[in-house]
Amino acid sequence: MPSFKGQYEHSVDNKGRVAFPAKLRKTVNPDAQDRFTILRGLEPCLYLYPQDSWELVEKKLAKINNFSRNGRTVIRNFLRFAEDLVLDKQNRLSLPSHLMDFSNINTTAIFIGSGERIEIWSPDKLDEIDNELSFESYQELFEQVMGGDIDDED
Amino acid sequence: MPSFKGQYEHSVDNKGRVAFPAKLRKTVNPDAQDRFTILRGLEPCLYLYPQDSWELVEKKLAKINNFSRNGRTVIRNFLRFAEDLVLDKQNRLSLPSHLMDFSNINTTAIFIGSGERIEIWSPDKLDEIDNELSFESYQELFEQVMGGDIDDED
DNA sequence: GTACATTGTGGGGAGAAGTGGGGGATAGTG
DNA sequence: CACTATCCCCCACTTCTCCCCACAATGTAC
Repeated sequence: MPSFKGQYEHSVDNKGRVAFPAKLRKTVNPDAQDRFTILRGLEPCLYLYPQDSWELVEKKLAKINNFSRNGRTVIRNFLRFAEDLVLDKQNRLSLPSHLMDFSNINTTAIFIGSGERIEIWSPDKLDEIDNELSFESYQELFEQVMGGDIDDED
Repeated sequence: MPSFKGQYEHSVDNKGRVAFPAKLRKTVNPDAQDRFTILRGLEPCLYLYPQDSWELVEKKLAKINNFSRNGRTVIRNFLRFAEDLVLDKQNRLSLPSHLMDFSNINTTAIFIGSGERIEIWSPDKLDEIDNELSFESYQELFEQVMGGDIDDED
């Protein structure tokens, strides 16, 4: 399973195209090469999954009973704002306009490698959440999450 | 098994015809290509199944005990408003008028890929249920699906 | 420092997708 | 049998997506 890291800023042209960072491309599993699924994130950003990681998500979804009320709602709202993407011959993604609106991305997109997925942010939204988090509270958060015993669940 | 995703808005012409979204078409199993079953949904929307997915639904129905009163009621009301549809040569569906009435679809239809089936909504009904779902509960639903460890049970 | 390869950015154009209307065949009704 | 409504095919037009080409910027090797 690939693990993405690092932050890369790229410009978005007036057709909504943005270059996929070369360094991230090296991390993508060659099987899934240039096939991705993009969707709304929980913060005002986008989540980008290479095909192989996305398939794990779909496996989970497939287990949900889509005739139960809760199941229907989960599946509908999860998949609604998801789309498959393919890199063009110049290694670019073309971002669906509804996702650019959602994430407030106009001319610049920031890619953040985040483990099995990649987050894509607009510079201003990224600033916003950065400012909400002081260094002190980050330290606390970090200890909360990373502290404690190393357990072996996976 | 195909897994539909994404949301696509199309206009319905005065003959009740609506284009089947090209991106969804790519997900349809070629075996079932252009043969569908459409029926009333559990919310005020329509469910559209490509032929191969529909067969799975029928298998489920076949397991229902139709000598029990509840069983008969479910089967009767599930199937009575179902119809087979075929795409025309322009890749359009023509929606039965009784289903347009039921779902309140007039001039615009919104397709939502929802796993093994596709939901078709009128814009106003979709707004209604969107307003029922707060961002917080969406977040919960999201974590329900994405959170936790990716396990490999199947 | 210079040459070359890779990466990033922009635009023009062919083809696909979406939309609307006309008309012939078919079926249902009186 | 005639009339009407419906269905479905074909044609036409507009819009948009994506492929290709070109070039600028950056990085690397010698």
